Order: sequence, then structure tokens, then C-alpha cells
Amino acid sequence: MAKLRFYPMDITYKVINGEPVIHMYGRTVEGEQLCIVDHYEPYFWAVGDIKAIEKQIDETVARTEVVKKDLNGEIVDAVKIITMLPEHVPKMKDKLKETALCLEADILFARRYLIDKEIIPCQEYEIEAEPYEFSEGMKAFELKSIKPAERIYENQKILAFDIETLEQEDAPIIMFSLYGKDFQKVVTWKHFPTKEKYIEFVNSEADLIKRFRELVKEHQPDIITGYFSDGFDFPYIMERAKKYKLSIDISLDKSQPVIGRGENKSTKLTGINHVDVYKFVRNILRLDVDDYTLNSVAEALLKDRKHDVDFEKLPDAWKTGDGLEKFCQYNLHDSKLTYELCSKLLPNIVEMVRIVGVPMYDICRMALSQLVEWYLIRNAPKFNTLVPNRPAGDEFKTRLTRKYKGAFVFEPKPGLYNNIMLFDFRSLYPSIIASHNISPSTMNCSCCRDTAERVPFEKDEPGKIWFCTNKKGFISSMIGDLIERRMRIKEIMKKEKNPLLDARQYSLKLLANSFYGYLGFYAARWYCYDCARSITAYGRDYIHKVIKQFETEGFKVIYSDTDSIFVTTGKKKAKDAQDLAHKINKSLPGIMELEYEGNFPSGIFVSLKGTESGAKKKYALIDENDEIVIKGFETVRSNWSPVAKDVQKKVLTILLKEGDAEKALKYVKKIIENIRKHELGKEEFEIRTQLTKPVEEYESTAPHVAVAKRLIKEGHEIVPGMVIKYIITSGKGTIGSRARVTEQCTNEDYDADYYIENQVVPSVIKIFEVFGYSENDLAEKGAQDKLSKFF
DNA sequence: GAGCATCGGGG
DNA sequence: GTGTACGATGCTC
Repeated sequence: MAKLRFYPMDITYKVINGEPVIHMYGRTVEGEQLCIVDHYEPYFWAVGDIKAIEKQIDETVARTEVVKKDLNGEIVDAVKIITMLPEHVPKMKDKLKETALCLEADILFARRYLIDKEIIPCQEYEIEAEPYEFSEGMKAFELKSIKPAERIYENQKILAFDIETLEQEDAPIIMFSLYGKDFQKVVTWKHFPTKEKYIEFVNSEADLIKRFRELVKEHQPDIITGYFSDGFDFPYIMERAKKYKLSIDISLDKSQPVIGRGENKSTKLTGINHVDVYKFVRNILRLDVDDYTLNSVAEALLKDRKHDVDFEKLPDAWKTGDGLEKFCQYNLHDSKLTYELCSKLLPNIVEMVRIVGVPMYDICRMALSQLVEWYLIRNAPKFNTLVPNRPAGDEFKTRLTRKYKGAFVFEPKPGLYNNIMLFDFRSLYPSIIASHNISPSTMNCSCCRDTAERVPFEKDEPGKIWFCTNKKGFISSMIGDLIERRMRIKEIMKKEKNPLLDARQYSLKLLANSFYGYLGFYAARWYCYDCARSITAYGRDYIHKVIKQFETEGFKVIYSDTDSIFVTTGKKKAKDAQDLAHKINKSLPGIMELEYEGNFPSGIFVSLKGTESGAKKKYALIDENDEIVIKGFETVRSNWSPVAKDVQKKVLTILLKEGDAEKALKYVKKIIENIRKHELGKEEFEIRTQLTKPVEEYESTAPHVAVAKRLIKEGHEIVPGMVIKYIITSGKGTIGSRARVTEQCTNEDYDADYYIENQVVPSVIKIFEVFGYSENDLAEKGAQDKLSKFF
């Protein structure tokens, strides 16, 4: 009998001799890759007439047991139907669908095993096992006993990769790069002289693919990572390998990567976790960036960028070898960025794996609602609760159309305010769910009919709903666990700053914050319309009460949205506001808390009405460290010219720091004059717009489309996804006809009037309106002729 | 402005 | 693999 300390990383099963066998791939703490095999039985639940159910049982069923289970708050006799093979489960379920309510028939077998055995991937286990004869050629053991141990697998071996291809029909892969700890490599099949040691040459695309297979196998990573590798790199490699009839058997069971079908395909390897950084960043992290390109994400998380290369030069460089080195460097750098992103995000990913209990491959591809769901599924057995089915048919359709009232927004009166204090409810919705015990199973219980407080719905959103005060609900307990776990981590973090702990608390917060959305999500198993609208009703009630209390005490409320409140102290002192918050906190139930978020010497609030999508935050504040916080001004985010963005920021800075609207106005006038005199560089006027489809498919001639069309005529290769960088030049005709690529412009070419009227003025006009100025005041001198046409 | 369709990432 | 995404944005009526 061997004793092992083992981190399970990827769990699958295979049918061997008519029996399902669990395979857990992973690494010992000493670093050896192993497979642990175990035996388990597939099953599902049927609730209904037991005799009728048992009559339908056929030879695929090994046996049945009757067990008392909780079905949405009620204890029922459930028949556990244990089948010979996982594939028998859906068949048996279909057979029983007229007879009984079948549950948990779509819980995947490998995940079922992890849940029932309480095994969490990336976590250390003490294992007793016997050597096992394994057809896959890998060292394997048969599990005899397993118990959890202390360590978490944090130092996983990551290998990042990236490919480059040409853009033609039947385009070959021309190079790939790999990047790991102390490892970097670019392989290409065009020879050229180079001193770069990491560049390796092969003789053909087929050899390149073989070399890819070889290098990945040699490296033995725990994680293979790419950027959009689910949708591009892996499918591309597999397709080219197929062309040459090559096998990319890099999985630990000697199988090839399996590419999922459908629109949103993903690539799975056995035993190696394939992390597509793009998917995790987009689905889970929800980074606040303009787009999710590798460049934007690397910029936001690493303060690093992709290399700048001109892809138009690639076909030529590939033909001659001249300048190809630059593309190799570019290729390697993409892998490096991906490696660093993956390393940086690993603590978040691992923590999510540990909370939710699902392998890393799946975690990285789940939406937040699915993470919540699997966290609940994993914990359902501890509450003896049966997992509800996903909605189907009419139920699904009904859910899709249901609407309910959302959060409260207190519209600010536009203006400049001084001595602003900001308070907000810490995790408002999660704390409401936990404090008011909001769960489908606790709703309108019979035991509290006469005693429990009703959810504070307003007249326009009627409802008689209460939640049990005697028994903790499943959902509310589970969110409570997350909140407590996070508070414990935050407590430790007060003593020591630790990025690892920070990643953990962040993952916990993300998951807790997703519960409200989950309860209202149409496809959720634990969907609960009345729970979701009860949460927003409580939210509105709490913020209303806080607003009222501040007003009663003599503070002026400027703005409030969902969970936050901005007040000016006026004649009162800052301490009075803090005292009031303290008093409010004493009256709040459970873990609810109104937090002091900060003091802002001044702030500008702009009217919310007339903005693009309803009640979006739109304000600028300056904090006590003279740092400016800008929220919601559209130019900050969209594809405006640098000059417009700069002017907006500078205007806000002058107003907030000096409170001098006259000075801000003078500044804008000065800039307008500079623009007119062509004293600014052309790069200040460059507008960037991405082509989202082939040029010929555009009906309109938007400026960037017009530019792209002209570039094509000039012989450039233009493909969807390219960012067109252009400047509006002066002259006659439409904007489109006057848009030109930046490179073809001089500092004299830009159309001063266009930039003043359509970029600079609009970027600040809303701000100046707050101070009683109009468009005329901004651009009066010299623009008189033009503007007179408009007024 | 509601409802439907497409797109995202990648070279 | 005991499976099939989702949320934002643009376009059309």
C-alpha cells in the first residue's frame, strides 16, 4: 500500500470492462504526475409513487433505495435509482418521465463523484492506494482511502502558447511560441539569420506541428494557457494537424485535444487544465475595459502591451524572411503576456475552484450564474436537499418575460457641490439575502404566517411575502458562508497585506454578489422570482430610510443609486454624519452595514436624464488626496479623439480643484484657439474605430468604413477586426470623404471646425451647462460664422 | 423603443 | 459527455 500526498487536478471517467472507472489526474506534492483511479456508481432520484417507479425498472438499474430527501422545503420519499453506467441515467429518466419527478439526472458523473466524496480539485489529499495496471502508460494507483490535508496547489506549472497564421485561403501556421517559467521558445519554418536563441527552425508546417506536440509533452505542464485559444489557436492547430494526418496526443491519457461543437466552442485536454484567459477575464472577472483584446486586458492587469507590428508586412516578411524576426518577438511576447495574466489570475481561479468544487477547466468557462449554481449543487447534500431541475418549455418562456422593479435612483440636481460625504451599504444585496433569510424554501412558510414581517413592497409593486424566521434557508445559509469566509480573510489581511488572500476574498465577493442575479436568472435551477423582487424591495426600503434619516438630521442628499448615498454636510460637521451612520447601523438587522466611504472636498453632478441608457452614474469627484474620480462621462470610454478626452479631464480638474468655471472656460477657449492655429500634433486628433465586418457589408459610409475602402483601393489588405486610425481633414464633402488614415496626414490637415464642434465642445458642454454656460459661450470667437448657422 | 440578430476573442 | 453561453450592441420596423 502506497501513501501519497496528492493534488487532484482533472477528473474524468472511462468505462472499463462494463464498469465506470473514475480517473483523477494530478500531481503529488513532490511533483510527480499520477492518475488515481476509483470506482463509483451513477444514480439519480425519482419522486412519485414508489411501486409505479419500481415497476419501470429494467436491467440497466443495479438497485434502488428509498431515502428521505428535502424537496423545496418538504421531506419526501425519494427513490435513488442506481444504474450500471452513466449513460443509462438519461435513458432511465426518459422512461420514468410520465411516472415520477426525476431529479439530478443531468449532474455529470465525474462531478457527482467529487461532490459525494467531498473532493476538491487543487487541494491536497492524503491517499492510500495500491499500484494499478494502467493502459495509458502513466503511473497510476487504485484508491483505497482519501482524506483532506492542508495545502493548496498554488505553484502550478503553467505553459502559455500562441500561434501566428497568414490571412489567406488554406493559410498555414507559420510560427508558434511557448512561454513558461524559465522557458521561452518560438518555432517557425521559414529560415532567416538571427541571434535570438529562443527561435528554432524547422522545415515545414507539418514539422512545426510535430514540434509543438513534442515540446508540450516534454514540458509536462499542469496548465496550458492561451488567449482565445478555445476559439482560435487550438481549433486551428487541430485542423492543420488533420490536414497532415498528424496526431497531437498531448493529453495525459494519450488522447488529442477535444474541440467542443457549437458557436462557443472550447478545447478540453485530459489531465492538463486548458485555461483560456480570455474566457475567464470576460465571464468571471468582468474587467472594466473598453474591449477584451489581449492588449486591453494586459494593459489593465499588467501595465504591459502587445508589440506593435504591421500585419500588412507579414506576407512579405514570410516570403523573404526579411523582418520576420520582429513577428517572432511579437509572437513570443503574446505568449509571455498570456503566461503572466494566467499566473496573476491563478489565485482567483484556484479559489473559485475551491469554493465551487468543480475542476479548473470548467470553472474558467462558466458564467457567474453557473458558478453560483454549482456552488449550491456541491452543498445541496449537506442540507439533504434535492437539486431542482432546469426550466423547460412553458416555464422557461414565462420566466423570460417576467419583469420586476429594480433599484432606487435619486436623481442629482446638476451642480458643483462642496464637502461631500459618501456612504454605502456594504454588499447590499448579499447582506439582505443573508439577513432576511431569503431562499425559495423559506418563502411564505406556514410557521411564520402570523408573525414574520412582510417584505416592504410599495403600492406599485404589490406582494404579500415573508421569509421564515425559524429555520435557515439553503440559499441564505450558503451566501452567509461566503460572507463569513470573506470577513475572516479580510480580518487576517488587516495584519498582513497578501495578494493571495486578496484574490481569495475577491473571488468570494464575486460569487456572493452573483446570488441576487442568480435568483432572478431565467435559466437558474433555484430561480425564484419573488425572492429576486423581494431583494430589490428591501434594497429600496433601506436606502429610502437612510435618505430620510440624513435629511431629518439636516444633511442635504445630492445623489443616491441602489446602495450609495452622497450628502453634503452643509452647516453640520463630518462627525455628525458619521455619528448618524453609526446610529443607523445599530438599527440594521443581521450583517447589514452602512459604511463610510470617504470625504470629497468637491464634486460635479450632471443630470442623468438624456443620457444613453437611463440612470447611469455620472459625476466627477476630487478626494482628499487631490485624486480625481470620474464616473460615467461617455467620452472617457468611447472612441473619441485624445484632444476631446484631455480637454474634458482638464476642465473637470480645474472645476474641482479651483472651483473656477471662468478659468475652465478660458482654458477651453485657449485650446480651441490652438486647434484652429494647428498648434497641436495630429496624434491628438486620431480617432480609432474597429471594423466589425468586411467593408463591402457596410451599408453606411461611416468614416472608418470610407477610410478602409480607400485603403483597399490603394492595395492594402483590410480585414474585419482591424482598428482604423483616422483623422477628419478639412475640405468639402461628407465626413466619410474627409476621413484619412493618420499616417497620410500632416499636422496641418485636420479639420479644426469639425474637432471643435463635434469633439471638444460636446465633451464638455454638459459640464458647462451645469454652470449656466451654453455652447455659444464656449466657441464664440472665430466660430461665429459656423455656429450662426445652427442658432 | 421594442424586438430581433449578431458579435465577441484570434491573424 | 448523466451538457449546449450570455450579455451588450446595432439594426430594423
